Amino acid sequence: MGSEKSLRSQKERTFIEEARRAQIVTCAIEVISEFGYRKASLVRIAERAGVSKGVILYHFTGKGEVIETALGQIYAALGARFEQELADHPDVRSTLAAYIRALVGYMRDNPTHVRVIAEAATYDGGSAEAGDSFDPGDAGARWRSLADLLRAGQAAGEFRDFDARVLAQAIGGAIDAVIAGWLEEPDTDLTEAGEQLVTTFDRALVAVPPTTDSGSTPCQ
Amino acid sequence: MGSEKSLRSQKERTFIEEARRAQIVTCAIEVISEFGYRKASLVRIAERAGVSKGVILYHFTGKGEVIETALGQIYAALGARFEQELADHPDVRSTLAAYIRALVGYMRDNPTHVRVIAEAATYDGGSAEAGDSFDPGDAGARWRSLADLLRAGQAAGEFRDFDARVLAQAIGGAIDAVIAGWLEEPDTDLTEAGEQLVTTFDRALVAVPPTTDSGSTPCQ
DNA sequence: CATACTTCTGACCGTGGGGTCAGAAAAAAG
DNA sequence: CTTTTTTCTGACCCCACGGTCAGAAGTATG
Repeated sequence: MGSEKSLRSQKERTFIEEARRAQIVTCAIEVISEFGYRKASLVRIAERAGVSKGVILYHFTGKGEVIETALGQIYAALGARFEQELADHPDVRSTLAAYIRALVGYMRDNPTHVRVIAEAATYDGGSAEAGDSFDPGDAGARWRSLADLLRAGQAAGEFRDFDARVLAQAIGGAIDAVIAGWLEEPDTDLTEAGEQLVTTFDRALVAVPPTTDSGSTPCQ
Repeated sequence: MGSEKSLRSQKERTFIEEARRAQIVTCAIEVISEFGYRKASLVRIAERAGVSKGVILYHFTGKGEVIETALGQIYAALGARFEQELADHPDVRSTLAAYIRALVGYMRDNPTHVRVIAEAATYDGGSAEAGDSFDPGDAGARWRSLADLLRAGQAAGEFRDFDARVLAQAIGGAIDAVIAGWLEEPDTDLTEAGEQLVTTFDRALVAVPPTTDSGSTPCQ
């Protein structure tokens, strides 16, 4: 009976279907990156793909799925990069540096993804009755792994005493802001800015102040 | 001739007009704070004010002016607080601490303003032909005064060498993120989180690592 | 009470959004 | 060359939005 369609949509996809989905997602990312979520309508995405609006609704259940897929793809790529670049570091300190460099590097290499990620936090999606609705946007979890990393550093005695949750937010927000600033002035050297962040938070977190003398947490 | 209306709208305003404008702006801030810009429609704002939508368009030229006014009001209040709390500090170091405390304190005292400011950066307003259009949102200038402060600290020999523009973005972004995190979990202690930021950036920026020796006022 | 002005309402308009659908066009299968 | 299935289009629906407008309601001032 009708199981064919539902089966296919869950198991095997046509070449065309897969290609179109990929194309549409890519176009969606581009359009969002260029115009922001607010003006990223289905028609816009469709016309960038050189296709009718109905095509999107044919391959996706709705706008929500498009954005979900796009975000999922981006986060997957980002996660892969993290997994690759955060391995094999002798101490937490250098792992944190690698974390910052990985995030900054990813955005440098995928500038189209920046705005998508950034606005995803804010973007509501219009929950409840009508329209969109795709993602609660668990911004609380966004820096959770970073907080865990910081706690590991504290446990290892590499980092001083602080609220890991707060500092994860701070570091994450700092990186975001620097990247956002780079988007507005693309001529600036993002890599160099990343190094500034590395130095800054290294000095800020390391247990023994980066000098020769004794430790002792200063203020507070 | 028709100069009466235009004169009055520029010079003297009725008590009622002034009151309504204030009320509408307040309601707009509340609605934006509660639902975000996306869902902050004129009807929503109007019905919160217990009034018909037309009233807003009667007292304001359009939605744009409402939001402009709201943002102006918020920035004015924020600026006033800065002017008050950033005065009379012996060194740049403590001024920076005061800066962080002022920003955090303002948001703690005016939680409704947080989201309005935060989303204002992102929010497009839908420029060009149709609809809104109110504010280019000069995010580049947002941390300019902070950058100047940092540079002053460097000139005074209090701060180490770094890119003041980048670090202003970083500090600003860090504060923003911590505040945003507090909005999501209002039970956390924002003041304490602010102190964490003060300590963090003090350690990160001060030229001589903050040890016990020598003069140099520590925190605050 | 009448007049004139301010303030407000409710119906209305145009636009643009997401989503549906019948049927054209294109591919695959026979 | 048919038949069948996949893919696509264009017209259409409904709704929310911002904005306009004629006229009601209110409020002074004669």
